[in-house]
Amino acid sequence: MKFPVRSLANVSYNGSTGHFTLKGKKKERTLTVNTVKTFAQTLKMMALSKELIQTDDIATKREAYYVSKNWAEARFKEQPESDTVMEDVEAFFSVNREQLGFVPEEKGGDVAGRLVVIDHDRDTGEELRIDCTRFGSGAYSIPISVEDLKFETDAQFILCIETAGMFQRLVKHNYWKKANCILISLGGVPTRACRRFVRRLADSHGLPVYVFVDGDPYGYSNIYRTLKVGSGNAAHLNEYFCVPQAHLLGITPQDIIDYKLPTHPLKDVDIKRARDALKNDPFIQHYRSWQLALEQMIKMKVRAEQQALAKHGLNYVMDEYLPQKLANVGRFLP
DNA sequence: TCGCTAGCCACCAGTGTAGG
DNA sequence: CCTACACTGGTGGCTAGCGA
Repeated sequence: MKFPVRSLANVSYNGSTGHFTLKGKKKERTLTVNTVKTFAQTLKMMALSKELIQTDDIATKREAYYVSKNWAEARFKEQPESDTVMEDVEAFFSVNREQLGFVPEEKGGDVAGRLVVIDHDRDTGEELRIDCTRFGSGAYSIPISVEDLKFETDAQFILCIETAGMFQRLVKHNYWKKANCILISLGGVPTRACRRFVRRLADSHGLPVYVFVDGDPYGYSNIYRTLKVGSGNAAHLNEYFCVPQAHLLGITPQDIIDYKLPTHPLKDVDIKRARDALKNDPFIQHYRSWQLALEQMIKMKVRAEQQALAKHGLNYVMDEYLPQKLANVGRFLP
């Protein structure tokens, strides 16, 4: 069995399509004394997938792991083991995990704002219109599979927010009403469903996507990068799970200076992450402005969280920061 | 000897629970 | 009531040891 190698080293960034693509390196899983267990697990995982599809059922990653407990010697010890095998199967067939009948447990991705999501009732097929302006202080939760959803909106743009805290703040004060936008909470690294949701929504109405993350290397090179161009690890399906039209609103290293934000010193791991991104990340290497931003951050030796804007008052972010930034969309980092 | 892989580790964001 | 931990999702890197 041959699988595409899924790592940053085996992807290239294509400026015109806007996402990572595989370079074609393969790894091989053969049947030998040492690999017999993994080999068997891979086959069993495929069999489980087949069964799920035939019975139109699904299993969470955790459930699939427990199913393996019946596989005698081929059982998995820890869930991460079954996860990696599952991803191998996924890459092998060049389909996404959900199509194989494997789903993540509900997690991440809240939506609020001027948007109507059109879903269907599973039993009756009846059309369900979900109005994201009518959740009060709550929000609509992005489902596991977003492929069949349709959208109606007159919003001007989509604003993706890294932390739930900042999202809550903007929702509570109805920021989406003031700015006529759709707010989406990423909750750390965005899940695949979340990325796909943003992508389909943006494509269907030609909306620009702005991303608001913490001002640290992790926020840039993991969270933002993963949303925009996909990841090395899921390189076989980045074409669908990415948002090429995304741009970084903040917090940029320059913002820390311009807005006199309180900062924390960069930890060693932050510096390491930044240097690593400069050295190995094809996306960063493609954009000079990103390299400059990361180098500037390393030089400044500080990082700033989204919450740092609270220094100027709790509502400063809504009244000053976001309007000022949105007035200069052209200056956003790519 | 070299290169690859499996298995382990690190990191982050968020949530829920157990215990002091 | 707060802290610590375990678990979910995600990302990467390191390295011993095996096969070619």
